[in-house]
Amino acid sequence: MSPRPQFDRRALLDELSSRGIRLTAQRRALVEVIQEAHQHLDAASLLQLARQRIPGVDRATVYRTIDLLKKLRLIDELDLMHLEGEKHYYEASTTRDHLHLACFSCGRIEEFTSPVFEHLKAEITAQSGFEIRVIRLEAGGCCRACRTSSPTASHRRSEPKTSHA
Amino acid sequence: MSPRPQFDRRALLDELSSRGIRLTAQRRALVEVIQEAHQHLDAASLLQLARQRIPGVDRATVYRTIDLLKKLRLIDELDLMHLEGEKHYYEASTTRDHLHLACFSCGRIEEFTSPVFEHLKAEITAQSGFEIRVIRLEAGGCCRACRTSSPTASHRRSEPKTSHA
DNA sequence: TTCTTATTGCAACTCAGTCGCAAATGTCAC
DNA sequence: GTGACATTTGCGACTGAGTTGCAATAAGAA
Repeated sequence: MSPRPQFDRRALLDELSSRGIRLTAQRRALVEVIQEAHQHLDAASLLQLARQRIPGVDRATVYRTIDLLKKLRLIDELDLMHLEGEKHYYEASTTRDHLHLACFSCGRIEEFTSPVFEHLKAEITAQSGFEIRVIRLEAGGCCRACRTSSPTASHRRSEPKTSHA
Repeated sequence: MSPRPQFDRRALLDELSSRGIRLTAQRRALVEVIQEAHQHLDAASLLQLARQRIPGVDRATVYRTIDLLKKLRLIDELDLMHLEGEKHYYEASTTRDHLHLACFSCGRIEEFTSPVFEHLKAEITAQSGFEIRVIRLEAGGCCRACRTSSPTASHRRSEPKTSHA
């Protein structure tokens, strides 16, 4: 779907080895898949793509690697407003926090960053004394394209995982 | 756990009937439970509390009611950084968006609001043309109390759902 | 009270994610 | 290169949140 804008992303493999993490073929494959992804990938897609490189990779390995990378803060986990189901999505962590806008109408994900966001983070810490380690800002709604192209039929896609009238 | 600060919250029952939603005993019970909650409740707790009022309530009804209220924008769904498991938490929607700070150390949830947050929302819409319908800002880290009381042993609670070294 | 339609409870299901364990493999010292 | 050993993998069985179709029930309007 939406191509990713270019924030700086870490060279995950380098980070791993420099931190003394054992580099298995599976991890290498997974990390490469994440790094080269043009969209946000969920665990299932990650598995599928990793299997194109190493056919036997197991689901459990994918989840364990995700946990590892999350713990090392090399990837970020996203919900993307649960646009489809309860799964999580992943992206290589960036030098600058950014937020995600999920369009309920077309399903596209937009990324957005702003000094105001940084300002808000600073204010949180200053006022509440809370030390932020991970932050996640997501919004759901209707993107510009959908608003202008079909001003009436805005919400074809169902709300964040909702079914009835 | 953490008592909730007083943002204005809607009178959910009034909203429901004024919108012509059929008021069943189950919905009434669930709505009251949500409204009177002192913490953020997940579906299982919601079920348990509703059963104290109406013994036979079913899980499915809870989920269907949650969907309904979400769709009507009367409640907000939170992940609370997946502090424990993948479940979701709910709160009656407030007049003003606020963010949630989840302490990995003690598990407490802090709520926070700021004009800067409003400013950020305005900027998002102005710059990207995205019409925000739901917004969710959550952060995980270490709260002031945990930072000052035990500056070394900060992260007793595991990271957002992570298991191994 | 009756009628119609929405809602409920039930039970079976889906699907993401987890876990224990034996076999395989990366890394380091030699 | 070779061997030793801790770590990681694949497997399979499991958990737990959330969903769905359907017959029985109850709300609300007439």
